[in-house]
Amino acid sequence: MHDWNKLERIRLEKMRALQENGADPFPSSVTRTHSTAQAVQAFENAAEAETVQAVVVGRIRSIREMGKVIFAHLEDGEGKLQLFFRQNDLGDEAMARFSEHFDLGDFIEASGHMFRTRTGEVTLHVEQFRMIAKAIRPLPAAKEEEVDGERVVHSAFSDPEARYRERYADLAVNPEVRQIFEKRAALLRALRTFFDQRGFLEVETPILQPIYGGAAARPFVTHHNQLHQDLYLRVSFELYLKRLIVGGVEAVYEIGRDFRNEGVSFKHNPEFTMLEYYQAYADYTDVMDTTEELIAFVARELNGTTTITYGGEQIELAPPWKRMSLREALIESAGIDIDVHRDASSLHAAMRALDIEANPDASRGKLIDSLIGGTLEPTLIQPTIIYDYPRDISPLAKSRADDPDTVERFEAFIGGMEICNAFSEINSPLEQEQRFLEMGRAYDVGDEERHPMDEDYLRALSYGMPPTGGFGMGIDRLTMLFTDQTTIREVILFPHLRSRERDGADQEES
RNA sequence: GCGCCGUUAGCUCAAUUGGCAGAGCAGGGGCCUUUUAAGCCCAAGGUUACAGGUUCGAUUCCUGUACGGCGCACCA
Repeated sequence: MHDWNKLERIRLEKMRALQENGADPFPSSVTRTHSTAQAVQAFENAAEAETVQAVVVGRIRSIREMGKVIFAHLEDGEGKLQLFFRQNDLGDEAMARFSEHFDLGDFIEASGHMFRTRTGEVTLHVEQFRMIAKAIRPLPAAKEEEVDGERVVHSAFSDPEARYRERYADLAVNPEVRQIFEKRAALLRALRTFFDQRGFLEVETPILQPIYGGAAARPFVTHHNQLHQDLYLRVSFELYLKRLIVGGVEAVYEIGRDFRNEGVSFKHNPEFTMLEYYQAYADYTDVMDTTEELIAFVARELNGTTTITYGGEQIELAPPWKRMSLREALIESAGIDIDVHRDASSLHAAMRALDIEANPDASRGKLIDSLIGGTLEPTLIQPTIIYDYPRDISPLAKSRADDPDTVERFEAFIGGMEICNAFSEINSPLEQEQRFLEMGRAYDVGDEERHPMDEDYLRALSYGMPPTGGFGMGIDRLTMLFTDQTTIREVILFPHLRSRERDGADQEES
């Protein structure tokens, strides 16, 4: 494995000493009559004279040796329980066995009876105990105390890199980390409940795709050996879900992983979880309504209220949300009327005149996009729907009948973050082919970010697709919102980090 | 990809203008029969991320590499 350090060698010695005494430090079967919480509950419920016996299992999180008695805390998935060892009751041999061979972090099985200490803590008076899993490596040291009912942690395991690389240790010593992922699970459950109750069909579509599409993003490429075929990890599910709409599935959703071969940041991970839904006979205004209901529903399921706090700001998620056209919003936030600037050079000049950074090579749509990100997005703390986007950055969204350069698309923002992207879907195969061609021209040949022409998708549309509204939402960012986290790494169990280079050839696997 | 900052004991952190690298916790040896960040005494613990350079002398100054954090760019 690796060279054990001094602390680990001492623990290995303790493990061997147990083995020499005939004990298995890693038995496969254990007894458990009560969780920690159940043991406390059973004692509280019992009559005064009644003895409550319990066998509990868990990890030793603290040890206080006081000569002929020892206090320790055992932690399981539900909480902590204090253990009390008394030499008079256990005998010299058992007492020595504990103090000499058991360390912080070890898993222990302890049986005894419940009682209340002088200071009032419900405690297990240990009669028998044994090792059920020895921890060779010490957990990151952290101590905690209660001050006015608040948990105060000292010397917490807090280095972000170490926490993400060793999430197991992070979870073992930082209980609030597990709460984030419990909330994430509850959020996913709430999303499914919402759509299931409305008759949506949950589906799974291919992750390995022969042609990627549905988003302007660089894909990961892989290869199928037997078929001699390059495949792409999906950047979106969009085109597959709309094929299902063609097939008569009128309401459909998928929750799954997307992969984008792009930068890593506090709000970007190369693989991230996405929710997309499509609904026949809905347009983007219907999707706006559903979006408001969805987020409010999730908030109530998670917290019992539609008010949340994010980054110190109180946010009210109950409908109706503020709705503004993108044009109005940019006039307000940037002081630029995009209708006045109908081409890239005019818009670029307007931005420069206001001292807003602008890439001279960018298209009009990309400039508008950067205006959104730079001037608008950070101001949208309360939920806001921004609608009617420029056509050239929306290759799958249907144009407005009254303005072909503007599409029926909206994005919702909460807490200064883009939460979702939605539109009335293009359902004319001719229009869609035209858009693919426009996108193809906008990028150099071979540019992986361009939308490749998906002939099979056009074939599907040519069978006829009803008017359809579609919606995509990043689940990681939604989790950030509901757990008040400012980095995506805190809501992904194993966020992507660069691999540690192993220095020196002597470390090679043997 | 670019910029700024960081990396010191198992964990959390110190170290004055360059002068023997320290503390708390954890760990080891003692004392202590109701403690809870238990307490008290003793001893130990380090290739200061890595590789070079400047210097009598480098944790400290310089260069490079690795990894991370933050910001920018890209994007969801």
